[in-house]
Amino acid sequence: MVTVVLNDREREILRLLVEHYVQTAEPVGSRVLSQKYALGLSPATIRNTMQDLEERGLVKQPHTSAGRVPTDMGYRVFVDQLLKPQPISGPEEDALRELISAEGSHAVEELLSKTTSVLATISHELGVTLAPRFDQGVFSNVELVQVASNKILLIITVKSGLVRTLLVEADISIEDTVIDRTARLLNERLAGVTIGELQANLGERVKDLSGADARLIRMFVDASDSLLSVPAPEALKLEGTTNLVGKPEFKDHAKLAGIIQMLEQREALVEMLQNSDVGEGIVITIGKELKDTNAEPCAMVTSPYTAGRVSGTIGIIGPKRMNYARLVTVVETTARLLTKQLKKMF
Amino acid sequence: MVTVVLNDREREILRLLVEHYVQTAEPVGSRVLSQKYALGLSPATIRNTMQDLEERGLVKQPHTSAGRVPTDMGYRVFVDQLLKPQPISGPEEDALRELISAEGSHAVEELLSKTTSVLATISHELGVTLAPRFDQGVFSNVELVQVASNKILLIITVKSGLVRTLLVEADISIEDTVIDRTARLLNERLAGVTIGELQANLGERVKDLSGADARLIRMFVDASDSLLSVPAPEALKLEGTTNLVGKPEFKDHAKLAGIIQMLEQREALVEMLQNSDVGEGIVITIGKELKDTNAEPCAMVTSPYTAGRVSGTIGIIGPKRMNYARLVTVVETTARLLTKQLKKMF
DNA sequence: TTTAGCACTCCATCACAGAGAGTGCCAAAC
DNA sequence: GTTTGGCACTCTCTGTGATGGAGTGCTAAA
Repeated sequence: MVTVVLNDREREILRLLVEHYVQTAEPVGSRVLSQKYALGLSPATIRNTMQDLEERGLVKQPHTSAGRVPTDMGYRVFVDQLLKPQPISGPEEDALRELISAEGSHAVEELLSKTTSVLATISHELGVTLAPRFDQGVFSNVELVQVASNKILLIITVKSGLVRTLLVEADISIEDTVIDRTARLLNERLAGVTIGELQANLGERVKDLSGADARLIRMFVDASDSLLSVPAPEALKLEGTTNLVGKPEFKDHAKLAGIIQMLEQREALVEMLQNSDVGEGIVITIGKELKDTNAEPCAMVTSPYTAGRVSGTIGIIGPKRMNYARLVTVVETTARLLTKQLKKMF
Repeated sequence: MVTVVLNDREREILRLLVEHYVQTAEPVGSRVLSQKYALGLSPATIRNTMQDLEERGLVKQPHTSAGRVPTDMGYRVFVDQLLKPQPISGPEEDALRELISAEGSHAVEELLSKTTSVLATISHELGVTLAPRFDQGVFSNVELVQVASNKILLIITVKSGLVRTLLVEADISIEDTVIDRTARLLNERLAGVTIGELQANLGERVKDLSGADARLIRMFVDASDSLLSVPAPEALKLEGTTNLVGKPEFKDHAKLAGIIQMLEQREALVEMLQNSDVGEGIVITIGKELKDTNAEPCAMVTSPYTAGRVSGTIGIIGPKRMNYARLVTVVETTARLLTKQLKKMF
């Protein structure tokens, strides 16, 4: 976090400038600020302050003789120091609650899908959700089900109730009783361990399980890699891309192409979301902070949510020029409602 | 299929015009055709023929005094009557085979993902695959596994080895023995039925199963809807969107935005792919034929592939101005190799 | 039936001018 | 010392011709 100290006037002007620019998408001149907002200051005075702000790198001119536009750092200071979260209206929150807690979401998966699209709809930005990170959870149990002569379905459950499955192929078929016994032995051995620990040294933990089928154990260990780590394509949900294409910042062909590329590289997006996770509370990440060239014209507002002991991330992505005051509340409220709903489900 | 009868000269000119336009993306004039390709005809003669072609609606001028560009119908006639599939080179086919049959694709899911990206890479267009249509398969068996006190995992397998799972929540917990008995009874009752038939009248078929748990049956019937119909988001894979953004036809902001919308509406895409399925062989669908405003500037080359008794669709989507001769072979070969690999896996 | 010739149309590019918006700075006012 | 009015300056944006070039359609001759 950058520490920029501003006097009252500078703060006020920066605040109004950002807010006005967010609305209009046009560089903001001294005249507008002086007239539209009753500052009691002449344009000339405002111009002086604007020069100061520019010297500190908080605003810039697209070209000489244009108004000012916030820089990344300007947005940063705005959200860190000047942002007044805009309370969500009562009816709006009710609608949100209703959508999220609506009947029919009988699976986490589905609830997340719904939440993503709700987020996109009310934010008018791109809604994103990342499924809970499995590795924070505590192992509950594993089931091995033979679904065909040479196919075994692995089912791993964690304490909070999350389930993950993987279909593996065996070269040979194995007797049911052997499968059952092996599963039982695995469950005994792994009880109470966190998934993160399992990822680290699963092979070590199960190598001397007497009475278990070695091939099955081997299979389980091999599969656990893809089963325990977060698999990007499924874990990440996106909704509302179309909300972005209309925004003036994406009139530019190259920027729009960048967005498309960004959306295609899902691993990078997952990483972006995970990077934003600092434990709790809303996080705003702006432009270059996203560490992705394609995402440079964007900003992201995220919040963690929890499902029992594990947690995931939801948020929105839009142009830097977004209504932070409103979106912070929207994302926060959504995360809160989602957590509540998940708690109810388990 | 439109029946357009052309004389030799008209065919030749249309063919060259399409081929040249596909390469250059610029309207084709009579001069170029006369000089570049040894037709032994003067530009004036070619102009006359071009006028004829225009009257028949096969080519058009973007504006007076520009060269000609194929119309949708022009492309249609080209692919129906004039297309000479370009054989894929030996090394290229080898590379393709190697990629598809490479070690590590131990699940259908994964193999399809890989195939999609391979298609995108070698075609330089958007690669798409649609998972096998579950409803053509024959029911093999169902397993009910209690993974937590109030959660039951449904596992349905079809004869060709495809597996689908769904987690459902029970309000109350049910005894293991009851679950096992119910599963056994369901399996007896449903043996040999196709999934399509199940979708139609599952409730009817299982309503009088004596000895089974009514709540479980109820749950099974409720879940089957989402379990048996093809769930769009998972069944459809897309890869290579970035291949499209560079193409000259998508320089236009509106067109590019249309593409993004098209990609977002996955159900529409699934439908487009399914519509193209006429049983067997390569299908080329052009522009308006895709029945989607956003997809209007595009064309699609698809082929079915089979996995045991069920079949799915793979293909590529790109601008209408694409190299059909090459892509037809690419898609066909890929489908063939994929089918072969799937056969090997079962 | 083919082709050469020619008038015509339309696009693309460029230069240029004028209006408008907004700045920076200076000197005067508070 | 701070604020403000005035003013010159800069840069963008828009519209207007002018020009060159590509390609056509048509006609008349080969």
